[in-house]
Amino acid sequence: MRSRIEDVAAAAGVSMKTVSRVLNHEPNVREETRDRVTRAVEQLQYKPNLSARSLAGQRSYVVALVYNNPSRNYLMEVQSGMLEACRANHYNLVLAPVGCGKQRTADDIKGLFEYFGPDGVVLIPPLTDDNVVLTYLEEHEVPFACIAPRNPEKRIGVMMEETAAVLELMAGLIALGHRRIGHIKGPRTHGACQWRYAGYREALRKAGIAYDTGLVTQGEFSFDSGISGANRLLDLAEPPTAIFAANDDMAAGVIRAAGERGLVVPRDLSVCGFDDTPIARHIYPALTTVRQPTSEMGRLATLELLERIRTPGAGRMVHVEPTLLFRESTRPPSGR
Amino acid sequence: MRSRIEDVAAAAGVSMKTVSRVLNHEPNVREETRDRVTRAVEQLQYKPNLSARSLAGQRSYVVALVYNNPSRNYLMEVQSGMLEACRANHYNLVLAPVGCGKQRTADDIKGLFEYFGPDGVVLIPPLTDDNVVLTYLEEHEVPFACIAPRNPEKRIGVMMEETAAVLELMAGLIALGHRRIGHIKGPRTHGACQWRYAGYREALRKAGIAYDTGLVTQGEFSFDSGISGANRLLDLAEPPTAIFAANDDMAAGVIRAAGERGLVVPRDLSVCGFDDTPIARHIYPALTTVRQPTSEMGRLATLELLERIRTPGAGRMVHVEPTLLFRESTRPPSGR
DNA sequence: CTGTTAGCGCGTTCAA
DNA sequence: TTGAACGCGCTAACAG
Repeated sequence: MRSRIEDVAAAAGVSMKTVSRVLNHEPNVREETRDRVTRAVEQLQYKPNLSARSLAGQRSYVVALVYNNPSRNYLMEVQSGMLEACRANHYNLVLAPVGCGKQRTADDIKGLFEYFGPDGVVLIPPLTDDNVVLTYLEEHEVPFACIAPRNPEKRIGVMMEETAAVLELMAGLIALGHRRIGHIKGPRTHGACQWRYAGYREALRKAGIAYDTGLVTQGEFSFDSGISGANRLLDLAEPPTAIFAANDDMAAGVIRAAGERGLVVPRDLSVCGFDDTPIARHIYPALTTVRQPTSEMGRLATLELLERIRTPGAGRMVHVEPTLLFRESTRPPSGR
Repeated sequence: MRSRIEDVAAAAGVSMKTVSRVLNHEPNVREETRDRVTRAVEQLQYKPNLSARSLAGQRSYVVALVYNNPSRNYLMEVQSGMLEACRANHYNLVLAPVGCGKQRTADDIKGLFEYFGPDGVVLIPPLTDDNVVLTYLEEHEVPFACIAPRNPEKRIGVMMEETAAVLELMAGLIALGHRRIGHIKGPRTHGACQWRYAGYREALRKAGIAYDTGLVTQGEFSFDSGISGANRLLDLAEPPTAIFAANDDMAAGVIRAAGERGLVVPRDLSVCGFDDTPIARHIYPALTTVRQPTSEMGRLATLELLERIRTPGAGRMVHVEPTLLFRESTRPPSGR
């Protein structure tokens, strides 16, 4: 039979409450008493019962990862980072996919709280900027942390300087001699894409290259939208010599589209992506891209969330660094 | 404030116990009483408290997905299927990564039960065939379901006729005219790879092609191991005209290795993979491969597990169908 | 600094 | 077919 807190109390010669205090790192316990309890806990291999703890303590010890429709890779990475942080803090992770559309979103988020009653949630793009979700959380005063939100100054969580990263990426392209650089944007609902687009424009401005609306087209993060975006750009009278896609999947689509037109990357066209997902390395030519420490971001966001859960108002927006990876898909323009 | 079972009882004019019976679909409740309770539940928007329920009922309403080191894609798919089944049955899903090595595995699995006390677990390859885990589960009489185990007849869960699928895939290759077909095996610990290898050999036998040990090499499911495996095969005095890799990542590696040697796929070399992960479609040329309904397999395995949790001895091994996808990476041999 | 008492919300036993 | 009383294992409020 499993040992209970009562057994530990008996073994240590103290009351249940004192054991509870030690386990929860509460103050007001003499050092020596604390030691005695700790030893008893180890001797009896005592593990607290989660359900009893939640029931009595009015907390679930659950944090939820709320998501909508991110790339599976991104989700997996964030999740594994969160899992790490949760385990380290004796929290449980619940996955909370929410449906699309305002009503479905509202229903699902409501269901999440009715059923699991998480102590807090982590939001990832594109849901980080979803008003239905944000409103619910704020009204119900639920602690939450965001990854890559559109308005970082109002939130806690994690962000990366995406604009700066793109600026550097674009500077690399420009240094290679490219002046007609196309851009395939990510979904409009995805806050971070604004930062990537901003970096694109800013880089052109800095280099004194005029912004050409025709060189920018809307994508939706999928491989197929990369193909169609590339086709639109390459159909131009004066096509770009380089294309920066807002994520790797679309960049892979660009490479495919180029190939189907008989263009060889990078000889005839340079291509950049964003995220450094596995495909970036597996595709030929390997993609020049920007690595986000996605898993680490999940971990850090969770840590900030737990801070806020423990003490209201605590927690902040932490920053992580991008890594630029110049690989095979970029080269000076051929000057065809 | 949230309504409790007591409120529902009052509203319906019955005792708590009767409400409990209705909620848990227990027998011995008059139809009319049941209706009254159901209506009260809806009116009060009553949701049972998970912690209280677990505490009193001595069950966690948790199933764990126990895994070791599968490809992230595979894991994600299984997970999403399991999540679906869990939600539909008011169960909670806990992710339980376990470390490598006998000791770590044992510790982690022990920790999982001490902490979460799941009512059952689902095992995925390569952990489905891990003796440390299996022994623990059997000794502690924990219900578990397996995905693609080596000994399906002894387990409940889900499997696919992998051998048959490979047989068909190979038959396709042979029909194209290939007679020297290489194979890059998956990790030895991965039970399913035995089935794939068996299919490879059986197909050759059926076609009257002599088995050549030199044409089979060991891989480990990674892109890089696909590259090195391909290099070993292509270095042969009489290299293969087609290579069947035991998964898509390795097949992608084969395409890369071929490219680096100046071979064009499929003109100079045909390539097949297994799994139909996203890369199969995104790579050029698109991979001929076998699709596993991975997410569905996760869902079905969970359903069987829940059966067994409810009634000991229940649950069975269900079968799902593979889908063959002949795409761009296969073609008749050129006869260089 | 420590202990006592009273629930948290539900399932279960046993009697009616 | 139904209900009353007890207890799951823990934390919170208060008393010492």
